[in-house]
Amino acid sequence: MGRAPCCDKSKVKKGPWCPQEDALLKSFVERFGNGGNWISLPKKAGLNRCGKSCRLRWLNYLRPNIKHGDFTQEEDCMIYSLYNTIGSRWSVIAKYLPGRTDNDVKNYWNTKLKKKLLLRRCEITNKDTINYPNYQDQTITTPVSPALDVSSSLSQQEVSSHDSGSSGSNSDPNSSVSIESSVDDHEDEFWMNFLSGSFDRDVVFGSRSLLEEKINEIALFLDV
DNA sequence: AACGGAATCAACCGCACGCTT
DNA sequence: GAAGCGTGCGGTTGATTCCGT
Repeated sequence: MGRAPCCDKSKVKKGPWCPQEDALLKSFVERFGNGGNWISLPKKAGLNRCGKSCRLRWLNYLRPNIKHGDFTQEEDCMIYSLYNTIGSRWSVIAKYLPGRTDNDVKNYWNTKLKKKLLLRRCEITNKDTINYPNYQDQTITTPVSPALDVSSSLSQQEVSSHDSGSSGSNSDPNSSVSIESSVDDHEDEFWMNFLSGSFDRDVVFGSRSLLEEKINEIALFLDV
């Protein structure tokens, strides 16, 4: 026997929230909080929604100080580093990104960051040497730090699809290619350094080496 | 302009955990 | 200690938007 559902799914509304529902939920939670009980909140607030749905809507969208839109490079770096340290514990990762929700971070990782990183990594690992136009025509050899390796968690399909996307018609993984720069010089330099494990953390995160500090805090917290 | 595939993201689902009784 | 319940979380889905042909 499974546990009883939290509400009668056939009687509550599902799908996207309308502005009226948002307003109802927002004003209720701002006035009374959730009363320590999300399950009973919809009834009290006059909403025909599941309590879990209300909670999610509040946390991910209506809560004050929620940040929407593009992630910064520092946030990218933080997510990636934390993911390497603690894995897909999105709620923990989100705690270190003010204004971001676990859902946001998870979506961002799954849809953009994972691909972005994989693309970069494929560009580097599939070639022994790379000619980067943005590096004054220097030929750069880039070892990839095992600690920063996330490719093992990705499917072969993802690897191959992104590889073909990044390399265009080039089918020889050992060939040396010149990668066309689709990003600005700073970002290119950042990712090169980051993926090679040789980025200057003080430069990226500030003089207090914020990344190290945060990872240590998390490690202590999780007792690893 | 129309279509189809890809990308995005809000929302749902089910499970695990912790608290209360 | 067991059962019931609410909450929090990560994985997944599906509607919508974007973009290339």
